[in-house]
Amino acid sequence: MDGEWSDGAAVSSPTVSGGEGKVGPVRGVPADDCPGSPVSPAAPSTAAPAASGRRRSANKRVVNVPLADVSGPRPKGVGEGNTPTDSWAWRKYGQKPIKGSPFPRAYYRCSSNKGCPARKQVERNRAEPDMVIVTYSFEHNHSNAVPKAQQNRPAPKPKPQPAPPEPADSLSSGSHEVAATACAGALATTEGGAATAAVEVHDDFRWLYDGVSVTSSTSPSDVDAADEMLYGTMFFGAAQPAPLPDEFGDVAGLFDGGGGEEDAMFAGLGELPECAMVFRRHAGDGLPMSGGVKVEQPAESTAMS
DNA sequence: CGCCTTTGACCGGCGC
DNA sequence: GCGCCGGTCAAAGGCG
Repeated sequence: MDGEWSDGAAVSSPTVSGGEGKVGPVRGVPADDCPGSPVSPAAPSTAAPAASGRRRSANKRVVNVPLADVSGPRPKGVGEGNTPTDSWAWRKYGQKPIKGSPFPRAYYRCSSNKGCPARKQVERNRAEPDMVIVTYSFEHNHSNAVPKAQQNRPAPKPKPQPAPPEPADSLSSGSHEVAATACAGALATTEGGAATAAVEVHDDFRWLYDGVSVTSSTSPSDVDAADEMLYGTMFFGAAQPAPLPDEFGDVAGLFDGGGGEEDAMFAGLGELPECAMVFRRHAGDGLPMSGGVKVEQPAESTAMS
């Protein structure tokens, strides 16, 4: 895995038996928790998180997001656990340096619900330092209702923040946050999965920044503008305010009618519906992903569907 | 008081 | 069969 992060190669082997099974008595995600998860519309693989094996989750959704998008003002010690803009609460449970990448990979679990199998991995795009790769595994087995985490901890109120040395950070923070917030809000209203992608990422990368100095090759302001535009388009334009249930799958259906290949691709995306829209837009419009988010299907769906 | 973050170690899967 | 790498757990510390 060296220079493959920029594209489909981002995912290891989706075809692998996915699983997560864990090893000990209480280890890992209780596959039983989301067997019939209401959130898993189709995608049996999604519903079956891992039943065996701890490596290579069966269903992964890789999202490539501009660092600017994720660069958010993160309260110091507060991790993704409390993402003000996100309807889900994430708890970091590990971080590891990846072989081919100079950037470490962080592992997060959904702390909103005790048995929620939802997980996500965040790492910086080795090929494009300005991009971060967020890999989502499994869906939440609960609605996006404000998790206890948020109930108990109303919001991390991003304190003044130590302000990292990254200029891009501060720059993108403001506008992006707004966008993200709006995004999250809109999404949260309908379904939270999607918001997670864009928003979460936003927070996740604090550590990424810390680890490496961002060489904002992309003009923050540029991205920012683009970002807002994107969000505006996807959330207020393309996004359907339809009273979606909690099922992301339904959301995925929104992508239908787009394009054959992409269609299937997004169909496979349980989460990140909104974002997916953007992706699709980009692809369809032939717009460069600069400033946009990119979803990469683990071949699982791409090649398989 | 409770939750989250961080670091190290262990386990298991996958590839050769 | 062995080695490598990824992924997850567990413990301690810190903060809200």
